[in-house]
Amino acid sequence: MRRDVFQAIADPTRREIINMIAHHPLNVNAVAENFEVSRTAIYKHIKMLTECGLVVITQFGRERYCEARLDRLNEVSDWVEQYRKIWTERFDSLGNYLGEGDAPKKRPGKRK
Amino acid sequence: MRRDVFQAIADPTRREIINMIAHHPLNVNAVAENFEVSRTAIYKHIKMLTECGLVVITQFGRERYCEARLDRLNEVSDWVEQYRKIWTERFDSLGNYLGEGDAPKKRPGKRK
DNA sequence: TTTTTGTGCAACCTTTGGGTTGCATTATAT
DNA sequence: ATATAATGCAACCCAAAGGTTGCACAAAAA
Repeated sequence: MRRDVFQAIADPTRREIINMIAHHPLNVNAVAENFEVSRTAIYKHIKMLTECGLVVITQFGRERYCEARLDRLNEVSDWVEQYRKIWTERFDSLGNYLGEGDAPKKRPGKRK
Repeated sequence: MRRDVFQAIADPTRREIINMIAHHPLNVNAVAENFEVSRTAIYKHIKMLTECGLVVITQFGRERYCEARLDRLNEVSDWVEQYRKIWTERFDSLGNYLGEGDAPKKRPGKRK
């Protein structure tokens, strides 16, 4: 299955996991302890995060430490930033855009 | 149902819709024509985008124009940017972090 | 008026997502 | 050696996601 960073951060639990290990790695159980749901549920989230490169797991003894690869968020950052200029410099509103040519016969419309 | 911007941009089709109307509004059918899937499928995506404020629909006659509210992406931008400092200034790798205290008895581990 | 266009939406289907319990395996502790 | 801790993972479950067809209805065109 193709895992995607955008999809990975779509889930609030996964965003919280990322936040939790953003500053320092934690082993799987330590992460799971901070949630209400089962360890397995958290394990699956972590696994998905590793599948899209947002988390890297390193084993020490019987423990697995989860480290956040925050630089992978660049993909999201880049996508959003490409629109920043548009949304900050936008002078042409919809009315503005459609205003020229066919003057919109603005009609109430029955639907609420 | 509570719609969330992160979830909204998780789907590649919805990201493409946003991109398509980022510069100028398009009516629903015009958007749908650019995809393989049915108009209804696109309609549902657009509806979801409106539910989380990323798109605003204005009716002119029988047409509905979809306008992107890119500023709503701020929520995503803010979330990602809070980590930028960490990922750019990160000097402490996992080994670095765990290195002090218990020197990890790095062990091969049978699993591949 | 009649026809066509643009759209909303119900009903339905299949896949995926997020969660659970239970068990196997390896490492550490007794 | 035996018990316990940390973890991977299969097998299920149910709700949500994403898609389809079909129909209704208002607006614009003929």
